[in-house]
Amino acid sequence: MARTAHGGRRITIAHVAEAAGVSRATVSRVMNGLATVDPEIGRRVREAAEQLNYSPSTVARSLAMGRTQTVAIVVPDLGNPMFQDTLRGLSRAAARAGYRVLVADSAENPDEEIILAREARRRCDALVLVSPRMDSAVLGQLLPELAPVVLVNRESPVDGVPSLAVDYGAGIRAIVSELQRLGHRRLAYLAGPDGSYGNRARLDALHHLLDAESPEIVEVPCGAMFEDGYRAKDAVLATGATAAVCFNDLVALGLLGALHEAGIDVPGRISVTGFDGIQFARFASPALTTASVPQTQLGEEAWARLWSVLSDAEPADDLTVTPRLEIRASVGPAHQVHA
Amino acid sequence: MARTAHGGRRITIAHVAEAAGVSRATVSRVMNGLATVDPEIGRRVREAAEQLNYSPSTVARSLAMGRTQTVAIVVPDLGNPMFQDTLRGLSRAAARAGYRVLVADSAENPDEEIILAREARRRCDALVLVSPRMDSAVLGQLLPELAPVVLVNRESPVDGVPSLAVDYGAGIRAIVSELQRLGHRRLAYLAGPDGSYGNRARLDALHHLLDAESPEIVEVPCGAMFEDGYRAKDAVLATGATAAVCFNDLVALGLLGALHEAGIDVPGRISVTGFDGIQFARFASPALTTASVPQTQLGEEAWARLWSVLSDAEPADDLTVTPRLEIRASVGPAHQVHA
DNA sequence: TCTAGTCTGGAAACCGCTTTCTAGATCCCT
DNA sequence: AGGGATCTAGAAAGCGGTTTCCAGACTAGA
Repeated sequence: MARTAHGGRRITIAHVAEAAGVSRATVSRVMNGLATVDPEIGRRVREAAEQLNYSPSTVARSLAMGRTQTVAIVVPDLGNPMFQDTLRGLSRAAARAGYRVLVADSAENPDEEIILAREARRRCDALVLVSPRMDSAVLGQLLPELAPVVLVNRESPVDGVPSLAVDYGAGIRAIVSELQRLGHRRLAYLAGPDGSYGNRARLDALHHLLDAESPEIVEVPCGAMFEDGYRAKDAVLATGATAAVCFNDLVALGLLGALHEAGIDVPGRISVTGFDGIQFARFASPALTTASVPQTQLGEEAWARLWSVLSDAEPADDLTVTPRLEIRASVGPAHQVHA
Repeated sequence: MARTAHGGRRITIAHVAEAAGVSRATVSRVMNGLATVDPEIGRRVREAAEQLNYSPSTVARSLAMGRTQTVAIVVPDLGNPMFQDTLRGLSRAAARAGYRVLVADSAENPDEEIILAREARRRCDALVLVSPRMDSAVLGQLLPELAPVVLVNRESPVDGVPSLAVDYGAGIRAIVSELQRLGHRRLAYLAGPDGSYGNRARLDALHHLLDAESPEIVEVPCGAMFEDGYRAKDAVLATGATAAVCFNDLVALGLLGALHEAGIDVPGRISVTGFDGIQFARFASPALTTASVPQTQLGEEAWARLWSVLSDAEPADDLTVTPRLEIRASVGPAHQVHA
């Protein structure tokens, strides 16, 4: 807790009250601009506060008022650009309302995630849970005790929990349709982590391409990181596909790097697409075609949901954002395969 | 604040005390594993707590004990990969000690920064200030009232404030020396933002290259973001330099993108170097040569400094980390300029 | 058996603020 | 001028824990 610079005890409301010759209640009123206090007294109090360099203890305030003006966010990995953007959106939106944000990083560990969520929630007024990795049954159990909570990038197994989803299917369909237009007949899908909700959604979409003209899909196990994409190069080439649809931008950039090193022309020999629309996709060489998810907006929307609960307002509807296809230089007409 | 799921009042220590037929003091002792409490009573208390699904209020606890088990970090921009890494390092290190992290994003605004720092500090036990943008006089005034505080990526104008610095000079010298080795005689320096401490440090190093053989430096005003590097392409080419030394990796990646689009060979026609060693540098095409700053480690070290103050331990020494030169494909022998 | 010493657990003060309740002062209208 | 309505500011009761202090029980030694 804050002490004065000189190691003295913290200046409390009582000191100010004494200095101004009024009661603590009055100081509190003045500090909160509450009720009508005699202007002269108000002046005296403000002066005393200024003089003593008083600033009220947020902790005591929180205890007395029963709210902390703080919300928590739990993410699986602070190192992931996606979550960073969500955090940024949330943080800035919350700041505008005078709220602060507590972060917790579960390091992709589902057990840790449960503990952190509980723990973080207890310190705060509300919680944002981003892409929780825990399984559905556990999540369903946990959510009620965490309320108010909003879920980002995952469906809620129970009712009454606002959630913000991404329409991965739509993103994938947009990508495939563009590749199809360019004449690609055989696509490699670089799959994400096995348990991942997002990966499942993408696979579902790929397996349900209705069009009879739809390209053939070859699944290549991969992962979610740079390194995974980088290492997948040979497996991708071995499929004979003319385009690689990657689980996300990180994987795509990794693949791009490996292809570049191997001197393989993109998109001449093979087209590459990502997913997420991270900042870096635009500046890759060649610039990466991707389905862009407005992650920052997701953070802002998460705040909006929390705020409406915190202020007893009408709860905003659930939102499913549709990724926007960003066509860039990493895709081109299908290369003729010499069978 | 947490309520029970059913909208009832929060379960407090008093409820548990009553249920177990003991005093609140005893419950507190049991919950904290304190002193010697009769095992039978301990069992009863734990059972009651379990039964009622009791969890102590962190806020009340903080008020009573005078510490929040929370530290704050103020960064200029949560969107910047450098700060993200620092945050991540701090967060994970703090978590190991049971501490949580509050984040605040000043949006590069020095005035906002001051307010945020004060505000964040009051809610927490300590503060990390990363790359503060405020000017030195203001910083000097502010620091004492923020203590315990540690400064990352900036020197303290006052004594007694632990700070973690990056030896930008050494990084720049390593880069230049490598370029010199490759025969470059004329380098363009894509400068960072004007007020930036980091930019000043880099410039100082560039202007004090002792070696008589040192290459000539041409300064190109630029900035700190992708876009800045992207836009600087023509200005860089106009200098006739055979290598571009960029303020940071973002700028370098932007420049790389623009050069790639223009069909200009890197490093054949011009070499490009970055600074910072962000994750993406490795996977750019061509992979970016950079002076890598272990930002995550900086976050961890910041925690170590805070912790030693919080636990009254011997304060750790200030640390200056030296960037490690990562030589990658974006640099090569100097291209012969036809004067 | 009596007394000094040790333990256990409860009562109560405390952390620093908010907010209800209330007494007294002020105001207004008849 | 009198009496109710209105307003101001203080006293005190929380908020939910921790911790000091102390009384009573129990142990042990002479």
